[in-house]
Amino acid sequence: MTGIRQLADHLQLSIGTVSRALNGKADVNAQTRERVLKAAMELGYVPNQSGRSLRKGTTSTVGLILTQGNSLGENNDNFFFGVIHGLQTALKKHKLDLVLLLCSRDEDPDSFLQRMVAQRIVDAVILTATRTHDERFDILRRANMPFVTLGRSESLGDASWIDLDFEGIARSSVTRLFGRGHRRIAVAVPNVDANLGPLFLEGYRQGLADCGLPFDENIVFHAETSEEGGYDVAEKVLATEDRPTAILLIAELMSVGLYRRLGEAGLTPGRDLAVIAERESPVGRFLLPRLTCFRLDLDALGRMLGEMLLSNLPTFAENYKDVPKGKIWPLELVEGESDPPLEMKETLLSDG
Amino acid sequence: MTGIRQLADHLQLSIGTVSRALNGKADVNAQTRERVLKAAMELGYVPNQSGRSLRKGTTSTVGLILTQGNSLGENNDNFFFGVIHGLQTALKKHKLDLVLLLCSRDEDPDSFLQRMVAQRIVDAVILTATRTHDERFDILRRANMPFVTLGRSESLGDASWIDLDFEGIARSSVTRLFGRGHRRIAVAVPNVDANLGPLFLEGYRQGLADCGLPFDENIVFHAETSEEGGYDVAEKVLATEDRPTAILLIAELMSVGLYRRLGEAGLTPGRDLAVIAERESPVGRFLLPRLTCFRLDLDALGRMLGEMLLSNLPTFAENYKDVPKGKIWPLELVEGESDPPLEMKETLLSDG
DNA sequence: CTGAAAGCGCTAACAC
DNA sequence: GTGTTAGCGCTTTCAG
Repeated sequence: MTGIRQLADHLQLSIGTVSRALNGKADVNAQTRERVLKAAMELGYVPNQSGRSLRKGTTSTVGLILTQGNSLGENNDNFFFGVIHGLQTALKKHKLDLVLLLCSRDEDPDSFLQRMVAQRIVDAVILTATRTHDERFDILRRANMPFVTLGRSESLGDASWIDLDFEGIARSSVTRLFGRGHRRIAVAVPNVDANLGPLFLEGYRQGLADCGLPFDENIVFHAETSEEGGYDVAEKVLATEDRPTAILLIAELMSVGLYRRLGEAGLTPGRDLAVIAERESPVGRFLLPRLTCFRLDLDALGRMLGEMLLSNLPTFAENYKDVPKGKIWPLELVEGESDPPLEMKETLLSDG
Repeated sequence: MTGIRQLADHLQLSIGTVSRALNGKADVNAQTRERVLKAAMELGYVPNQSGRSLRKGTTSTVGLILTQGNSLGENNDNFFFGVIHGLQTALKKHKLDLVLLLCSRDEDPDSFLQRMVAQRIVDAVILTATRTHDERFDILRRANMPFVTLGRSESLGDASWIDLDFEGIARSSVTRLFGRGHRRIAVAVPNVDANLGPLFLEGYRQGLADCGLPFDENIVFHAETSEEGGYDVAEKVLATEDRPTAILLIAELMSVGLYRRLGEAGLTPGRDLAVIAERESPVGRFLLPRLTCFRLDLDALGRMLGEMLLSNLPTFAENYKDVPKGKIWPLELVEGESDPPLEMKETLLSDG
């Protein structure tokens, strides 16, 4: 356990000088600094984080709050791994570390957050899985803890946020499907209070309006955003009186279950039911037919999220003046094989 | 910022008494304790972690080291989310917190770990994605940091570990497929230095030996443990001279790509190529045909991992004397639809 | 440019 | 049963 004391003794210097040398203060002899740095390296000295935090009043770590079993489904965690990389890139510039704080299923997200911020184990946090009404914003404000969120919420206040363009993709998906001949387009949204549900639905309605199509509650399906949820949705689609010819899925994982259920019914995804899903993922890319979906640059998103956070930290705000307060993150359509034009079908219909 | 000082002032008590009350020490008046606890609750007091750590020399947090882009593939992170829940259950009993430390792609895992342990931000760590030869064990031993690993390694020494029974599942899979009429069984293993590769292969060889089947290097495929890797494997299978009738996959994600490639070739997974994959997952459950795979209790595994760690911490070792030093975690076959008996095929062949 | 000393918030040893 | 005090490792005044 090499502490600064041992290092100082070994160098025959005072701990003050050693500390200043290590922290790159100007008022230290260049030669002395060199000696200190060399010895620190050799002895493998790294400052004790507790001592440092206590003295400085900051921990130099940022917490990403992940909520297990959240509205986004259990499995698309890999979404975060992309974002995290960008986050770390942004934070690294200021030697800030990132830790993930995982709120387990059987713990209340609000009290979990309360505990984490009270402990002052991090200087700032990034919130995910925002609910439409979310108490956590107040908790953080009360604790005076800087934060940004991935996801909008009605409780946002003046907090910084990034969110995917759920309205945009829903709206443009409807238009695209309309252009491909579809007149009856269903949608699948989460069955829980996640803020993205209403947004997606809103875009869907706008898309319908754009195309002069009627809104029909009977083809708005609420389900889990998982494979199983997709299976359930397909089940409902099959049972629908005037069966839709296309469907928008809020999560790509749903397509797996949907494909299976269609297959069980002897139907072919794409041909018998066109599918567009929210996010590009390896699974979607290797489904047959390949999923038409939306791509986004997770790394860039993470970087911007990091920069937003930095712009909220007094120490760094100066360098991040031009970072926006909120951002709707764009997604780009990736053409797959799951939403071919309806032409053939129409021909068949007009024949009958 | 309510500190113990403010709390003490507010209560007209010394900080010593307040501290003892809060920490459940015996020598404090029951009535006083009640007052303290009540006031702490009201003022939302939570001890500052830095102050506490500095004084006690321990942080009461455990770090789970996750390596991004590791040998397990990018996407099956949800594996960890199951394990983490169990881990937290075990650690919670002793009020230990868990933080996830994510080593990003562009950072060296060894130096990342070095930094994390030197900072003393955690009291102990859990290592994952163990390599066959892994420097990190020595780093931890040098730093005198207790640890357990999820995954075996040649560098283990006397460290505690849990690992899935890769030999076992490979071996029994071969036997099962043999029983179902298969005589030419391929295997797909990782193309990187992950310790599970050789283990899986070893079980595969044992299984072949059990059945009196020859080992043929031409049907041992090395690939990424991802959807894409599965696609590549299928490609190679199709190009194989004496085409295998069955295949073992080290990761269930591979099946997605494999299914697709077979589909592209007009072949049906299961019927034209039987598939058994390592781990049960939602994706596999909703593939068509449903994947035959192996199930394990992630939560229980996490709990045991936590208990193993506790048995390595001086403070808690006493309570965990009967926890084993190492454990090969059993998996249970989950019958799917992807490895039906070969009978029909055989009939067809004998007809031709 | 360097050393001495204060003090961040907390717990534990000791005194009463 | 409670108050007082030392000190965990570190950074940052303040002298010199």
